[in-house]
Amino acid sequence: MPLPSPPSSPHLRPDHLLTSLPPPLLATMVPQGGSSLDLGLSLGLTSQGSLTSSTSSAAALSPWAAALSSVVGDAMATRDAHPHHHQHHYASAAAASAAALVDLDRAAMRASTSPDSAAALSNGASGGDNNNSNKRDHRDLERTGSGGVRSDEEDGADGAGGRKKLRLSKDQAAVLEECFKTHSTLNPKQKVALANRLGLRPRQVEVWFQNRRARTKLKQTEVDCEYLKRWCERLTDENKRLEKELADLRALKAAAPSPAAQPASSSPAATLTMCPSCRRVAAAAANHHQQQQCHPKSNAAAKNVVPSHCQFFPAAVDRKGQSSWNAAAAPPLVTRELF
DNA sequence: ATAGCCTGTCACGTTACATCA
DNA sequence: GATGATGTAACGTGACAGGCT
Repeated sequence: MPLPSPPSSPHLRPDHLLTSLPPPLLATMVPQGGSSLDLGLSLGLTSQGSLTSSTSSAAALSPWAAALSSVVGDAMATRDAHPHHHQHHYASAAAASAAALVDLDRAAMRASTSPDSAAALSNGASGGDNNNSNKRDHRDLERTGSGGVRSDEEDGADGAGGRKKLRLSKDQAAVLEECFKTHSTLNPKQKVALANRLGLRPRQVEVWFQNRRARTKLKQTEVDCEYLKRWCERLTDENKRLEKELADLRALKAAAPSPAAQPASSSPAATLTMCPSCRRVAAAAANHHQQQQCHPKSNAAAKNVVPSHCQFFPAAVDRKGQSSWNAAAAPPLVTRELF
């Protein structure tokens, strides 16, 4: 029996790990109705791609909209259903609601106090008539943090040397978390609006989301590795059991007289039966009884119980539409809903 | 139509700082 | 108070996609 290859390295990239999983296992690891992040991770798709957009429902949108409504209003929320990678489409898509867009930009600009914010705003929302060198300058400014980390520090940190580390307040972290639950990525407008609401620079919000995604991915990798580890252990145990079963059968066959000496019907080998669904071989004279032992039917209580030896083949179980691997025989070893 | 450049954003790895035991 | 572990904000880098010329 081939065993699944465990992760070869603790640094295995999660997307590789997940895409290498058997689909049934993958399915069990992805909670129904999971967040867009979960989908993005488990399907090996980029979390900022169209998937997120396509899976964004109005229900999923509302928390995000609520989180930002204090700054930008409802017009914002409508467009926030789309991830940032389609930011360039917003200008055209939102052309009809240009007034709302202007309102948003004005709102963001009003609250914007740092040059970075202004740069981000102009870069994100303007019609692209900016000077390229200016764009680059703003980008460099934001990247290097020369106008950033220390620019908004009022604690008297000197400008030379080490970076001053900001500690987000609980409220700030809570809002960021709330937004992250809805969308793990931000488009420029969302970023600016959120930054304004929290009194942070857009770059800080951007960094927070990047780090948050990284933490999520790391955590998920740990969960996945643990899951696979236990799965592998189970398969190893099952393999041992099957090997023992095979040895028993061989011993049984060796102990039997030659077929020429006895009729085939009375040969011990002829009494061997195989469970049709799980293909488990059993030396039993009454195969009906054996089969019922394997898969008790007409037992309402046990209708959804998966035989223990079938736990490792969730695909076969799922196809029957009866019991899921998660729900019945093998509850999730490690939940993916850690946060 | 196509190539090259620019820009924005991402993931990933790393660093530096704050906090805590 | 010093110290190591841990968490995380911030940074550097390369890759990618989309727009523009």
